[in-house]
Amino acid sequence: MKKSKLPSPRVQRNREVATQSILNAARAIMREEGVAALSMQGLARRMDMRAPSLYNYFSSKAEIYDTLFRLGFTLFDAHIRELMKTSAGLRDELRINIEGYMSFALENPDLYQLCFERPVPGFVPSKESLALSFGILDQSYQRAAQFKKQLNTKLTGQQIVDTVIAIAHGLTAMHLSNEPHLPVGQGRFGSLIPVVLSILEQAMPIKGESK
Amino acid sequence: MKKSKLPSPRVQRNREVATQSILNAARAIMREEGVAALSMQGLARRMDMRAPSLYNYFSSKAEIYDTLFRLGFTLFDAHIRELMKTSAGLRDELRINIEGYMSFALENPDLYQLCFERPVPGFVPSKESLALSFGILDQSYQRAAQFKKQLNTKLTGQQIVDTVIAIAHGLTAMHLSNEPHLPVGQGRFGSLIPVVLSILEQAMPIKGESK
DNA sequence: CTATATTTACTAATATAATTAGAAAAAACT
DNA sequence: AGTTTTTTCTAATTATATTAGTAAATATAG
Repeated sequence: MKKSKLPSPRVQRNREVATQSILNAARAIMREEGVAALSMQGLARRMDMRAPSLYNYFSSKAEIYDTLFRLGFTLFDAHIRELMKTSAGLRDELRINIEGYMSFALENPDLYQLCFERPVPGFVPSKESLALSFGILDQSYQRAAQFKKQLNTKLTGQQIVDTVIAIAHGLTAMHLSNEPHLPVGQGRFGSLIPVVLSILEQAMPIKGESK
Repeated sequence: MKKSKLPSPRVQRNREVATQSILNAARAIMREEGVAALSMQGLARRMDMRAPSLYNYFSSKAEIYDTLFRLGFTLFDAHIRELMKTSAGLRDELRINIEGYMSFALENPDLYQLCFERPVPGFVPSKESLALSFGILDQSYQRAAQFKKQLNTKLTGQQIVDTVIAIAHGLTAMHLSNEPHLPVGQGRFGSLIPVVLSILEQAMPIKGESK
């Protein structure tokens, strides 16, 4: 048996700094050359290291992706929560969900693709990472239950959320693959957000508002 | 200079047969192990060949993907056209476009991903292949011009088509990543097709029909 | 049906990638 | 300053796409 002491604070801090630095470099590569273009060699090159040294911080390339997957969902959650603070009612909340989905994708294209598309061949998120992502998405369903009570519709809460997710995802995917340089609200698909919002509001009017 | 005669019909036919056989094997691999899991070695193994022999038929792996990209759009076009034959009016046409998009994805998951998602790292379709795909998609816009005249809406023809495309894509993407085993019309997202159709019809009623 | 030309498939080799093992260097601690 | 721990390195393994050049197979001409 080896003696296994826990690492000193100083060592821990150094590790933490190095680890973050590697993740940032990985994200930069993913943004510049595509999510799947990340290579241990290229990453090491950018860090002024040799590839095997990276294995001191991550046990594999998949673990780097997995860590960024978790970061993506954490940041997505924070992004939506932040925007929600400005909400003035149900109507706003719907808009924020769709715009927030797209703006997150535009601001973090690397994490967006990793979390919401399947850009990396062999990569499957770990059990724990998937649990985290489901937990975050589940919150939307929680909210939808209340949501629904104030709307005039036959749809269930889950149907409403799923429809909104599908629309937000569809608009975002098309926007990203056609006009990724344009901000939310602009371009062929970006400008459709108000359109789909008005369509949704017409189909599910808020109780007690004028038709 | 080498003498360059054109190949005899017999040679041409043999080449054609072998080429098709390679493409079918490639599609089988893509379906079984993922679009990006295609490797020249694996493909050769399935063909009982060595990898370099494949280069007699395709100049690179990218050319195999590119050929299948064109095949995908050609089959997609045929798929929609076939379904359209059964159309009984505008309302049906809308349904067929969305259901057809999803059923094509379910019946040809390999080609769907290759054509409508970005599952292969370095792969970018060639100029000609992109031209083909745009040509096919443009037909939708052509049709939408007439489409629009019969609808009671302020939206432009392009806005209508883009909205429908985004919704079809969103529902399909979510369906494929959640319940790819269920047929069109079933599952959390598959069953939302009637829902979005009724929402769209409510927002863009057909002129002269009862509200 | 056989000799020749052509086409196809092969082996060998190059280059790049992820990953592991084990030694050397650097840093931290006493 | 000497010892231990941590980090980084070089070297090696396996798998990949692709190229060059040769052998095998096939098609055609007489």
